[in-house]
Amino acid sequence: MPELPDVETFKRYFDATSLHKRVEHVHLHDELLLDGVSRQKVVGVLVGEAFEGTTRRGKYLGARTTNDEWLILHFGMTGSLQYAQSLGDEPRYTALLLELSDDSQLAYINKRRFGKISAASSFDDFIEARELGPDALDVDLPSFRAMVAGRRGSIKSLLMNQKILAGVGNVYADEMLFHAGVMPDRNASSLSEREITDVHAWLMRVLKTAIDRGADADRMPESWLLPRRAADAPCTLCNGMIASMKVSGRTTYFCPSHQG
DNA sequence: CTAGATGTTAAGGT
DNA sequence: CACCTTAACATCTA
Repeated sequence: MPELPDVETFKRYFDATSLHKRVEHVHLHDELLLDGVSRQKVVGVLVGEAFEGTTRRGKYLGARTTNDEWLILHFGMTGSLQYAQSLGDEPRYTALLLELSDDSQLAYINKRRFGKISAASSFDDFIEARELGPDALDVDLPSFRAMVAGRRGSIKSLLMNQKILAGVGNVYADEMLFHAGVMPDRNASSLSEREITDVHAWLMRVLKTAIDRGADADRMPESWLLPRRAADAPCTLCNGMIASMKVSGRTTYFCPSHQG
């Protein structure tokens, strides 16, 4: 479920485990995940170089090397990072394994193969080419108001549209609308000023709280929808029951009693 | 065994 | 033309 909070958590994990270490060997197991680059390019960018810093935009993570190139990862639906202090044991479903200079290793694993591995000399250009909107955490209320104005689709599909704002996916979109009390299938342009303000406030609050809790569903607040996304569960905010429906093709959980 | 799943995107529709 | 929605993608799990 890697959305913005998950990728931010991966970024911090990457920083804590792998920064300033040289890449000694690269094992690229799954070429299907390569996004517009050859195996040779990825290997060439990494081998012999160290990681100097990381950045993130929406669900994309970038790691800059000493030769000013970027390793760029997208986690799809099932990607993650797994670090080990010693070499040898490769996690199942490893698509990319980096052997680091202190004999540790970082694995990018992806069970369902929907992620992306890429390399580029500019992270911003790479993002630009994909027409991503601003990172969701950088969207202030006036810009959010402008995004909502004149949209024909649902508020949920707007929140999930990476070209409008980057980072929100199915699960967190539901969470924000659950707290803001707005039905996910409401037409974005039908929201009142008050509702726009509430959705924006919860956009920020949900993302920040999720990051604080390491994007771990089990550590989310009691009142959240996320740990118990299921139809017929009791609503934690009112005396209603959680229901589900499809909104822009995705399974959506909501409370018909307090989301209007 | 089949249906459905977190994400992205090409193709089709308004 | 701008914007939306749907279906397909590869694979695993309930």
